[in-house]
Amino acid sequence: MTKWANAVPNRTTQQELKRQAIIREAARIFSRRGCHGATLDDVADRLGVSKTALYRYVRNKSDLLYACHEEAMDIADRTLTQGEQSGRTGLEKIQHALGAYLAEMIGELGVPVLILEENALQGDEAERIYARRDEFETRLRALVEEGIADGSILPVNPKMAMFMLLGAIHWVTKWYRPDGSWSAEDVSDALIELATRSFAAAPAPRLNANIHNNCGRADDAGRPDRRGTDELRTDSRTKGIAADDR
Amino acid sequence: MTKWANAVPNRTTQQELKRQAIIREAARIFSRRGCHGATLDDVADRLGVSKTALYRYVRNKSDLLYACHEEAMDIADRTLTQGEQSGRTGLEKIQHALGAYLAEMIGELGVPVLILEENALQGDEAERIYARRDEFETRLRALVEEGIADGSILPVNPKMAMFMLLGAIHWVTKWYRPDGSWSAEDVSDALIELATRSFAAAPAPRLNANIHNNCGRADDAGRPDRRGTDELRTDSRTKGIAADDR
DNA sequence: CGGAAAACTTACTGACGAGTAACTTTCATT
DNA sequence: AATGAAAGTTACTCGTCAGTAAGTTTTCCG
Repeated sequence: MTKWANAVPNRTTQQELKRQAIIREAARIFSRRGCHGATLDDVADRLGVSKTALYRYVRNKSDLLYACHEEAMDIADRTLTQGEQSGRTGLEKIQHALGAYLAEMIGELGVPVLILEENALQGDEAERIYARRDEFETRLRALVEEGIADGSILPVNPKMAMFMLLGAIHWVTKWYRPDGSWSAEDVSDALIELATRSFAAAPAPRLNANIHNNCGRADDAGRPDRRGTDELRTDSRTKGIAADDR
Repeated sequence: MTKWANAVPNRTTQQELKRQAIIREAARIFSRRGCHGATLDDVADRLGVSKTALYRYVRNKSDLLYACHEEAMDIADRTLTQGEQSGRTGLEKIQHALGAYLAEMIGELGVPVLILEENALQGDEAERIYARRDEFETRLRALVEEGIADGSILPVNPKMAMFMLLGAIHWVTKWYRPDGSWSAEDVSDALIELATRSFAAAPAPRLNANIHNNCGRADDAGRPDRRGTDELRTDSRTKGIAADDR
């Protein structure tokens, strides 16, 4: 029965893989061009198929958008749980959770989330996503409060602190490009260390992440070319490392 | 000649006022719904006129989008210059500049900027805006470097620090609503104090902004209603103060 | 093989929204 | 009051893109 020693996935897993690929690609495009600015033809082109092919894996555009959000929330919930369990203080838990969240979001297989355009999701789907997001934010705020209680975090307005962190993190999708010289982990480490220092009760006297140290600060003035159809801001031009081919 | 003792503005200034109103309203809607998700009918409705009326003041939709960006960059440049002149250390300059920028952006007459959807602007207009933004970011990075040099800011990757700040700031337009219990200045002060503490060489042992202190932390769990057509996340429901009427 | 389901394609339709044409109302000035 | 420009309206056109219909190729399995 099992041909090729199961090296080739069977049909149903292939279907699932294809659906995943659609979701990832769609998430990227939605988040760059905006949900309304992105067409299903764009997504299909990137995947090398025709638009109608997508409809075998996805009911319609809003179903796809919803799937992107669900996927992103899955990542958010999972990494948050990891953080809650691995850290010891509230501060550490936040750092672990959001570090993993960011790294995964911008990493190879991530679902670079979804700038929330109002009214892009509608009806029940919107309700479900908003409910999940609210729960996520509540848990995150609880970690801030835990940190304040255990003394690792300064007395701070938890909502404000949370919004600051989420802003800093989600903004990354606006400027980060994976083919730059910074890896997803580099960026994640540096950004989380920096952002959480803002409310650390005992802020470290120096920053340890690679990006804050071993990167020259001299030639940071260069700016990437934005003319390409899919260019997004990155350090590629500045560092002269990344290929300019996509 | 001058009737009504110039209490009523003449025609050309009225034109200019109307154009400004269009730009402000459009910026708000663009930034909420996304440029492609917003229709000119939406903008016109909010202003109580028909879509075609807008065309007397604006060449077309991309012209309007461009005007929004120019307006926002005007604010950014102006507040940055103020900051450069008023602060003493690099850190202070950044705090003054970005504090004023944020307060003005989300304040009554602000142009709540413009989530950059890729390819929303095109051609020369895109080039001009990108050039201005690049220059702004370069100046901001220079302030970070100045702060490192004068000892007010920790050695940090300036680009990373800048992106973190801009993310935290621009994200505000995603959750802030002016009719909540937090004023634009409250939010601005609290967020800037918090965010810049992340790289302060001598971070304060406590946060002084109102929001971090006099706001109870007990009932922060409530979430606003998102069903209304124009609802955006805010603390209105949580604090039970703001009107829910728009 | 053969045949049937799965996977995709090309060619369409229908809605929505930007922009225009042509007409009406408002208002300042003689 | 008369008139002409400014300000706005209603009713349209036309392109783009989501979604569908119908047909073609690929793949699995007896």
